[in-house]
Amino acid sequence: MNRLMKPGARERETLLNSGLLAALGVESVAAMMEIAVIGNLPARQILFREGEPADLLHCVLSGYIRVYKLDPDGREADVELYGPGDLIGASVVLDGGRYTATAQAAEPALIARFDLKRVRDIANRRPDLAVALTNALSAQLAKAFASLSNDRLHTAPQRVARYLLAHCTAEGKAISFRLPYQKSLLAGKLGLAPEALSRAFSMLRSHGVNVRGRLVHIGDPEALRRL
Amino acid sequence: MNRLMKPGARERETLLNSGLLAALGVESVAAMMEIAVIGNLPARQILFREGEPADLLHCVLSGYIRVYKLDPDGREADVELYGPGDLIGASVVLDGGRYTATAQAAEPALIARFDLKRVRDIANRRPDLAVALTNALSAQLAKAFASLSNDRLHTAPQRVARYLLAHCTAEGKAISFRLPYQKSLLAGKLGLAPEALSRAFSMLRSHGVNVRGRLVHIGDPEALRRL
DNA sequence: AGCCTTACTTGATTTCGATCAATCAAAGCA
DNA sequence: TGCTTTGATTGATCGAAATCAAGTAAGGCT
Repeated sequence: MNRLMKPGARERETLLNSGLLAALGVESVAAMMEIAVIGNLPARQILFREGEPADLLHCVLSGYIRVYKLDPDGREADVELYGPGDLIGASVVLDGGRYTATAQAAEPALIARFDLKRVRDIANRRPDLAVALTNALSAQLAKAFASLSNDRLHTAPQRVARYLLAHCTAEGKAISFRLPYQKSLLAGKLGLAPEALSRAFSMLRSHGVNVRGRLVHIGDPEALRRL
Repeated sequence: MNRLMKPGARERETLLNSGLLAALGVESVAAMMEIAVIGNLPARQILFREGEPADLLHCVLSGYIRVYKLDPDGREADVELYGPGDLIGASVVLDGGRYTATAQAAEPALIARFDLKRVRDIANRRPDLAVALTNALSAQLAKAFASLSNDRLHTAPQRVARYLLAHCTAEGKAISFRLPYQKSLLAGKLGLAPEALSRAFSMLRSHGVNVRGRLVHIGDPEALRRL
């Protein structure tokens, strides 16, 4: 449906805790709240496309947003996956340029949008916003570097193991947890075909990992850490 | 030898044209020049290591700096390669955290270093610096996304072809140009083993590409564009 | 509940690129 | 200049994952 609206109490709350706004002073928060527009997106809705002039900055309030690039013959490569509280780094274009990737709601999602020209005006007056953007982007650059090196250095089961270890409170004990999104999304995030993820999970069974649906049980985290 | 010094006339000139300082107002430029320290690095010198507390921001004045990540058993994966005028995005850590990758001079290089705490202080007072950092990082994030999708969607010869096309003024005519660094570096940048790069070049011979040393001749750019 | 769509798994095949090994070329250096 | 070191090529083998092709499970909807 994608209706547009001013942020209500619930959305303001989520935004305040988001990576971007959490570190801002009250006045900058107010300025950003002023220009925020909330959008309710159905699954598969496109937020912006690679090559379009960039006009809006986006933050995720709920759901997951997939960012990908296309090749000439239409194949897609996921480059980042954003969840609740995340600033969509690919939408930070303050210099009047274009989006360099496409963003799509991977499931029904709530997002906040900010007019980029106005964001730039605020950033030019209020350094705390510009610094917050810098910090968010430098963290995302680090994540992108980690993905790149992960792809190049590790096999599919190793990448899956690392993902599982990173997404459960790293204790020495056995633990269960729930995947936050469907496996095909996870596969894309890890740079794998869904089949490869499936095979990685079944290979990890012999290392104490059991999966049923989105539920994952890790019998021996240490075993995973050793590969 | 790595001697430290204040920037002289030549270094100031290069810095002024660098991506980071070019867009700043005169006062911010002055503030940054004030804290700049020039370093002359021999090949293979490490600028900073993954995991160390981040204390300095780096810009390249001449030469190339390779940024990579290590895996447990010491294998390296290049995640970015910076040349003259580039801000080393991996060194932008304003929040007091640690470096997330290692930077090494790929050849003798001249760099400018800036104390990160002071950079943060300046950025907190002068929005133009913070915005310039944001712009630099968002461009680098776009590059990282491009590398990721390139790795995932294209074969070695395709990646090499795209590199060649991007690094020569995209005309329809035949053209010659010189690789800016050695092939093993290019291989790393493209996520390839040196052998794979070599094989890609010899495969591209049948598509009008001739290589001798660092000299590359492209007979038919259109043929490359078609894969 | 049942149906229908979408997600996931499993198997067989093939392709790509890493790796190992051996030359070959080139570039500093005495 | 020749010598030594480093970088580049070529060949042969191997392994990992993409792709193609069924088939199975799960989830949404009326």
